[in-house]
Amino acid sequence: MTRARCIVFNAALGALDYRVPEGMDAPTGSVVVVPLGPRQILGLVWDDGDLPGDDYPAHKLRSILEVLPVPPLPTPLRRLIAWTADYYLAPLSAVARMALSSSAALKGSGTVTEYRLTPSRTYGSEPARMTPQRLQALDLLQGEQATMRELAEIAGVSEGVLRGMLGQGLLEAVLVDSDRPYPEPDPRFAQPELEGEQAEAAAEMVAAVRARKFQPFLLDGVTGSGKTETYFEAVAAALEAGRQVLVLLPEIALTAAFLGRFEARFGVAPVTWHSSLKASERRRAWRQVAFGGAKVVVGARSALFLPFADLGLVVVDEAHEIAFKQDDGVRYNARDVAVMRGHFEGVPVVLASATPALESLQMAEAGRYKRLVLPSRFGGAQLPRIEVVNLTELQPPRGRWLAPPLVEALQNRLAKGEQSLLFLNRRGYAPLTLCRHCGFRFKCPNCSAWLVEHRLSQRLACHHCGHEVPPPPVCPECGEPDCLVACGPGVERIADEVSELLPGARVAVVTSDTLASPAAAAEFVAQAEAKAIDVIVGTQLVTKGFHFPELTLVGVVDADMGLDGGDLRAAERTYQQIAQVAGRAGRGAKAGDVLIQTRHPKAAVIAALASGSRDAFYEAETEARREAGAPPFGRWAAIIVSSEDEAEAREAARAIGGTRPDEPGVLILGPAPAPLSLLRGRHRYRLLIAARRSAEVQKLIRGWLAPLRFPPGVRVAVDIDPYSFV
DNA sequence: TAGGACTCAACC
DNA sequence: GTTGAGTCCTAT
Repeated sequence: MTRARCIVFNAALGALDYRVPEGMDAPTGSVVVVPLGPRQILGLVWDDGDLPGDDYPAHKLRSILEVLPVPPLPTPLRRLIAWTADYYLAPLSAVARMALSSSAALKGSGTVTEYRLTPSRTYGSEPARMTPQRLQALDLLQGEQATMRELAEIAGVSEGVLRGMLGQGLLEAVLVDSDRPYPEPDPRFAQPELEGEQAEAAAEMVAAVRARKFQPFLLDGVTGSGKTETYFEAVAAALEAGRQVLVLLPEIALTAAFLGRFEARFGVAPVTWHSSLKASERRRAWRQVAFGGAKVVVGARSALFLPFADLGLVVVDEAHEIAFKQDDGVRYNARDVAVMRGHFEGVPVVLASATPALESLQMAEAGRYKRLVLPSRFGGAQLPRIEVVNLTELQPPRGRWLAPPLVEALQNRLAKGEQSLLFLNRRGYAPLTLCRHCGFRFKCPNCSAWLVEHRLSQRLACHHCGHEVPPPPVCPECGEPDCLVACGPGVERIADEVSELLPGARVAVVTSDTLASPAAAAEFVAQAEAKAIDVIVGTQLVTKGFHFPELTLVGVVDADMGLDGGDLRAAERTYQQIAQVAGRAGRGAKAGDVLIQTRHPKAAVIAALASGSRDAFYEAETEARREAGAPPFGRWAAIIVSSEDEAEAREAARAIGGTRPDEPGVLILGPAPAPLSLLRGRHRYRLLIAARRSAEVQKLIRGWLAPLRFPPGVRVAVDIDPYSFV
């Protein structure tokens, strides 16, 4: 009788043993369906040598029901899953779930029926029957093809409406084969002539790809230095060798710009992977990755756990981005896990950035990563001139946020027909709305946060939980009409200010609200490139990746904002954001100018940006971290305790604090109410563990929390290497 | 006495 | 995490 140890897809259970029935082949890594009590759930056959289990009596074992028709997860991926679960103190099943991220793909090949608007119809001549819902669907479903359910979602109508339209011939069915292959990128499609440092860096990476061994690279190049073109040569080398490539990007919004550059180099678009893929696209991508037909996959962090058949290279672009840190579910850092994936696969990993994380620089310093430097801009473009605008001396008028020098610069660019970019990392119109009459402030009922006014969508919204209300005509507290005032600026308000100051200027607001889909992002890029936009006002979304040759002015509306929180990485993050957004200026033939508005022109970060002394900033910041024993010189972890009941959360946090281990070199702070003490209706307490580099923090926390029991309703989450301190 | 709210242990 | 069994309680 054969016994198989399985990870069952249930976070609370460890490994369970099942019988492999006569004639069934279920090697390690197989994806299986197993019985659990009265239900059937997904399981993953694991090596029993790697996993502790109980000695469940053989005669009580139940049988595996089915081995799903997908290749067993390869050993390197299984080792990555095990490592991630162990390092981040997450259940194995939660990590394994990220690898089996398309339930449809597991069912094997097949066809799916999708629907789309019937192309050749002339809608204008439709006889009656044009209900408002149908008109809405006709409008919103242009260019869409998906399942009924997805279309209903997109169109905002019920499936019944769409079925009616299908009957009338307004929609047509399309059979989609889940296993149809992708066109293959051609490594020799448009080979560039690289020179100097670019050629040298590319040669190093290409050699490593050909050598097929683990080697992390830190590709450290100033903005506009052609990092992408340089690592594309490593991608080409992997393709020449017939192997697959994974490129991680921090945001989906970036893919539009990236896809264009990829296609120009390799002739076809790469396969994309992100959370808004339709079920059929997800199924196709997953299966092609697993069977080796998807050669280059560009994706958000969730692509990291895809089951590549033969991976030859991993690239993390904009590797400094904090978006790579996942802060719900399994709290992992995709940048670090990507390096581990390279380690287990035995392939090179490229971390590309103009403003590397201190952690990455430190690894290069220690010789663990090989640093490749691109010190100058590609094609002879000059780095922009940076000027600091001291807001304490040059105040904008009351109710305005752009100081005279910045206004003048904007007017100047508009007159010359050049583009400008204003950066403010705050979505919406105003971060706070209050009643002038009684002082009432709009607060989120589920979070300790103000409601942010969004004037474009006519909403007061919480940015933490999604709670939204329409702005009321009278104060909800005192009933006074017309008494609500907006406090402080958001990007929408800055856009209004620009429109007032520069009548006739075409202004675009670029945030996650306005660029919600890859299609919207592509539209924005097309407009900006066609010079249909004069001034872009955006959040951190515009700090990344975009390349607009006609953009010659960047204004940083409030350089001090990021420094407020005072967390570990505040200075580093401010430096990165401003350096990145400054890097959008003067990428073409014309030189660029950057104006940074600040109240603290003497602050180290601002001074470093103004003088262009990046190394000096990093050195000072490194020393400060070393002094404080902060990462990367120490190991930090957080324990977050939450419950809908305030007293219950406090009590649980106190219980954890009360049993704190006493170890040399480990400092445990808290529990204290989290800065965001109420989030999505849950009251939160935090403990912070600060340990020296050599300490075994995970082991310590595991041993500490294991014996503790909490009431149902209480959640205890551990965050290893935390980035968020709220 | 049927049905709801709740706790608890098992799930291989 | 989910389920079913068991317990207690209440409205009828």
